[in-house]
Amino acid sequence: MTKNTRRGQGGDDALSRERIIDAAISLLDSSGEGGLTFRALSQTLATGAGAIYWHVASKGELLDAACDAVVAHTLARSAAAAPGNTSPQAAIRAIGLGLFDAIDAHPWVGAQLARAPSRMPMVRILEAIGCQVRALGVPRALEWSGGSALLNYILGVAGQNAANRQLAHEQALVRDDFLAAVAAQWAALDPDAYPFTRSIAGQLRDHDDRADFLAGIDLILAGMAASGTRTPG
Amino acid sequence: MTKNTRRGQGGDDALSRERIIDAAISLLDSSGEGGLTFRALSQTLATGAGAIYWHVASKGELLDAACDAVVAHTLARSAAAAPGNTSPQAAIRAIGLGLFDAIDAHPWVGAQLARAPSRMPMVRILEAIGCQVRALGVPRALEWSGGSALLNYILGVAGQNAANRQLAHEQALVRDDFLAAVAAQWAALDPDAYPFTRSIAGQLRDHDDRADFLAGIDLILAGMAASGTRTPG
DNA sequence: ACCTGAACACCGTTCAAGT
DNA sequence: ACCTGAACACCGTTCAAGT
Repeated sequence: MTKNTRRGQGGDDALSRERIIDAAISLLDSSGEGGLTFRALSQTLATGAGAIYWHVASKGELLDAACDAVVAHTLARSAAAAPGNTSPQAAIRAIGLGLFDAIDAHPWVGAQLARAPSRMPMVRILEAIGCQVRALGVPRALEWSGGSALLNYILGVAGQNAANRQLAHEQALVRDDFLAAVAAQWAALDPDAYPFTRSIAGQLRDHDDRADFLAGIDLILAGMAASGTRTPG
Repeated sequence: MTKNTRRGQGGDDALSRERIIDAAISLLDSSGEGGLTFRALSQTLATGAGAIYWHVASKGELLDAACDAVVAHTLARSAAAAPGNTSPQAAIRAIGLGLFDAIDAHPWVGAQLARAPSRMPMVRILEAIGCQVRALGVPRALEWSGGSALLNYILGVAGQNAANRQLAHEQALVRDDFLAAVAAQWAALDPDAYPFTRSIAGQLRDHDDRADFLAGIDLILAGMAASGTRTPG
């Protein structure tokens, strides 16, 4: 720990991988995905671009590390909040909801998860969900397909939510106004070509994102329960 | 139709929105997302960058249009292939599988769908699935949550599949070698922290993407059937 | 070992100028 | 109306040079 070289007058403001990741997260939260730039990062950290490359291999690695920090923290909170007697189903809901809220707060995490399969953040999520699916005690085949279904569903919602946030942000609209605008677009579609979409345009306004998200998880869990107990031909 | 000004010697090689979109699709298919560049596009079309902007507002719009062309074509094929007596469940499977295969062939479509909620390509998918869900005759609330779940699940798989293709392509690996590399990574994880992921690393190699995808859809459909017939407290 | 900052090879987009 | 292509304002990344 001889790192603290005390540049400047403030104390330990030496550059480190951790400080860079923290600054990246702040930048991403405040300015969106387009806001993360080595130039902006250099300015925030009062250093040169090359200094950042000493600690971090590329922008992709930095994004991945920032995403992983948020995901790890989120999953740790979900795990810590669960009492010992929590059912696997409830634990799965809690994991999903934790990720949902985290992505709501950091939309860029949703986008990044869609880009980084098989990398650390995804492995953490797979592990958290997989353990609970295993605790359900379903057959092996169902363990795999059920776990995959839950994971892909969560990632799908995450991505869509993140993209919606991004779009709303770009158009400088709050959630309600954004949804109202989309609902208006849908309502104006050709009734012959888009009967379904037109008919549900109204429901878009008052729906509850979190409740719908949980409903989807419950559907998959219900499907697993039905498939696990009863084997169709 | 006085458009055919016959520049060059070949005939109707006049620039048009359609020709630009076709060229963009070719470029995306052959060189991935990074391959779509206004400079590359200009060269392919033997024109200047400014000429493209006359027909297309921005790169984002071009990507959206390219994605929409693929999605529209895919859904039309799924619809045309279904005989009149197809059950809604089978129709939903066919729609999903059609999209799955299309994204397998054009990975950038998966990535683009994750970015373009509420835009045309997504509306097409929503409509196709929604109509079939409605044909199932489930209660209104289930129609919404079931349709959303199916849509988000499909988009989640699409995104992950696209990202995996992209990663494999970047590392210049074929599918089997890529999966083997991931499996090896997973098998090397800390057994205490990642028991589940380690234990399923082996299954990664021989699993069938399409079959797993369908299994997930069937789980959601099974969940809908269970929730629709039987109302829990 | 760690940092600086100019330089390089790109981008998407614009726009005066042409036909 | 449609096209040209140089120019602008950016990027991520590298690297000789410093401490």
